[in-house]
Amino acid sequence: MTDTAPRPTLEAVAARAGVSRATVSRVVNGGDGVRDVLVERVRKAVEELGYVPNQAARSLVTRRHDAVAVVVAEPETRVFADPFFALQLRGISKELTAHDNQMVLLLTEGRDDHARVGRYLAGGHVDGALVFSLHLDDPLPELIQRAGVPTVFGGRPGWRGDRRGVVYVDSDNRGGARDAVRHLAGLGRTRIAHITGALDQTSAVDRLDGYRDVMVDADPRLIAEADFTPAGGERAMRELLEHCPDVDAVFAANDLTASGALRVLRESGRRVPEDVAVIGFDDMLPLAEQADPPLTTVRQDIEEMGRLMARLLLRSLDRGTPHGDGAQGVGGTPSSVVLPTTLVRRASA
Amino acid sequence: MTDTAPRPTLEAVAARAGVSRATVSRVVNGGDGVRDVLVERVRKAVEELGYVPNQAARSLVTRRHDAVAVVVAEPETRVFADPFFALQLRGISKELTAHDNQMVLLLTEGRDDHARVGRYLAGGHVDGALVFSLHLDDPLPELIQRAGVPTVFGGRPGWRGDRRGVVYVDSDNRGGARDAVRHLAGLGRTRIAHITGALDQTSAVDRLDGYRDVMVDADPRLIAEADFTPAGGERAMRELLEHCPDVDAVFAANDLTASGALRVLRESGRRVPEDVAVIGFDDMLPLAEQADPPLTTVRQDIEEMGRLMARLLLRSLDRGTPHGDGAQGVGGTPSSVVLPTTLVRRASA
DNA sequence: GAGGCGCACGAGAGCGCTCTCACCACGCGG
DNA sequence: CCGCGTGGTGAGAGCGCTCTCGTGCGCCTC
Repeated sequence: MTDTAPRPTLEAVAARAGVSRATVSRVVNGGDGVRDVLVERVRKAVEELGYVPNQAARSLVTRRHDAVAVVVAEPETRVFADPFFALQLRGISKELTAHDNQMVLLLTEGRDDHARVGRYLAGGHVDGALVFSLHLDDPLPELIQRAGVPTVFGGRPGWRGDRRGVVYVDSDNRGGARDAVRHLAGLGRTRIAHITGALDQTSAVDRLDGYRDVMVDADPRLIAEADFTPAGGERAMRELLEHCPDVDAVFAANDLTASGALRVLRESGRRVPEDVAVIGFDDMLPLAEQADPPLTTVRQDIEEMGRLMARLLLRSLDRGTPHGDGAQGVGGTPSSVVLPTTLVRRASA
Repeated sequence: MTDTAPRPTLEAVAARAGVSRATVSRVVNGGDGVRDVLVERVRKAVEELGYVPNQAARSLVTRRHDAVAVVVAEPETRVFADPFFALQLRGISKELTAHDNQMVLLLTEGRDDHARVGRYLAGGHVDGALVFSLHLDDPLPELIQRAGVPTVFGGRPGWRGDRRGVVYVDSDNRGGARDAVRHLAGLGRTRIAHITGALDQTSAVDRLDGYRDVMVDADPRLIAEADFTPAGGERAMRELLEHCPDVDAVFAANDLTASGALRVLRESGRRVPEDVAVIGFDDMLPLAEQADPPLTTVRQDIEEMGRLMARLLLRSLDRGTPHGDGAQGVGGTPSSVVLPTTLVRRASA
């Protein structure tokens, strides 16, 4: 099993095909400007020798790696327990694969890891980085900026540093939240509560802001803080029921939280949606669909966000399009994108 | 933001420190056999110039990358929806990080992807590979073997090829299943059903075998095939209720499946565990704990499996231990490991 | 038929690093 | 006093690839 078989080099292929290294290189990289006869001969030699180019050598001269880092800055177990990341990763993976780029996953937990990530990015192993789930006090963006690696963020980074050139992909969290709350109001609900997400993330803050946009003079007791988890949702819901037993609607910061809230409402003997209408956020399947009752929620296309992040990054690396040097992009920094959300009506509101 | 700043090279550092490239290299790689004065001078120069070694150049000569590929051969959405992978990945990530190795994630969906993965591994981008979730007909192991990359599999590969040198980490699926079924029998249950996992994976087959070990002459109608998903569990449970309304216990191939079964049992008006006892597999938290009723299940330490996979791989690359050339390993191929399982009693059985 | 042009290919110079080996200056024993 | 080891350093040869240039040849043009 252990290799030992010394990989054939370009040189070897050249010798076998009776051409120069340069020609083999040309063939391997597309074969433009080489006569068909030679192309064929080289191909054959490559085949016979089982030649595979040595990436390290190639990168050394091209200064490209065809790899991007995906940095997930989630300190908790949540990282994957939350399907959110999974979906984004899938989107990213698909897009990168389609452009023959590899994905280097960097999971960080804790401060030392940040330094490690910074070093890695600065080390020039990858052509760019996709960064997720930033928290307000996160030192990562600065490290990355210093590393000088083209980067696209997932979610608007809530970060006070130099914003120039910062590119991100986000959902219209605030607009989606407004839609949700308006929908609840449209149902005639008046005591509309909000269970927030982790407020050190901009998505949670934005959704809260959207709630406030509609509920201008909301009873502050109608806002309960949670953290995007089912357990947090339960806790917050209990709190709400205690302080405001007359609550008749809940807009939860995400579906996970909503599912926790549903459980508590059920326990308390309240009917959903008759007594309390509930709306989530994400439209996380199958969670939302199979909730009891099925959850009305604000959908965001998470996989598409991932795909878009990758696409923006690749474009800024000048490889998004077959040959992106035509007119528009010219490898210029693309700008951030905010994706729309849609309200999905099910039984819970 | 866009780089442009040409990275300083070893040469530059050497010039600034007034030493040779070789000396700088020595310092950068540990600094053995260099006088402290020079070490200090070089360190200073590195600092001032912000020098970071070029990995491509280094790999070119050392033939090491300090990176391993993690191949997830799951064609379906399950890849991450199932916390199983998430946990393994965490374990892997931790272990790799601890040894300064990077993780290159390769998600495959479909046949073409296999070729891609094969090419990638053969390309010598990584020092080794960790491969998951193989299905019986999967061409991947063979491709990998041919690529000559040291590999550790997650779960026993069910594969008819050359088994020599195949290293894997697995749980004692069969033993765990036996424990579960024996437990049910110990409760006095006699009509014990089994809902299988996806039978193209060895873990599902092994659990079925464990079930059969105990239920030697089981009514074949007590075995319903599913696929490790909640939806599959529901389907299988409905089937079981139809064919064997007298079923009084169910051993499901994993917790996800069990949760589906629980739902159907509840719908059918049966009480768990009074009418039907249920046992799952995995002890996936919080799913198992928060199920209604909390799920009795067979625990396997998934994160540890991941960690172990990484450790075995690193050891076979001769970097597991500070200097693994002591007595035992000597970089020799380590052997496979099968981890024990434990039955966790909760309310459902 | 001579000159020019362009196309296909080869020669060779690096990319930034590691590593072997030769070298030099000591200090020591014979 | 000479030779020999020894530990610290530098010179230089690659690692396997890409890419620029230069060269030779066929073809077109006049």
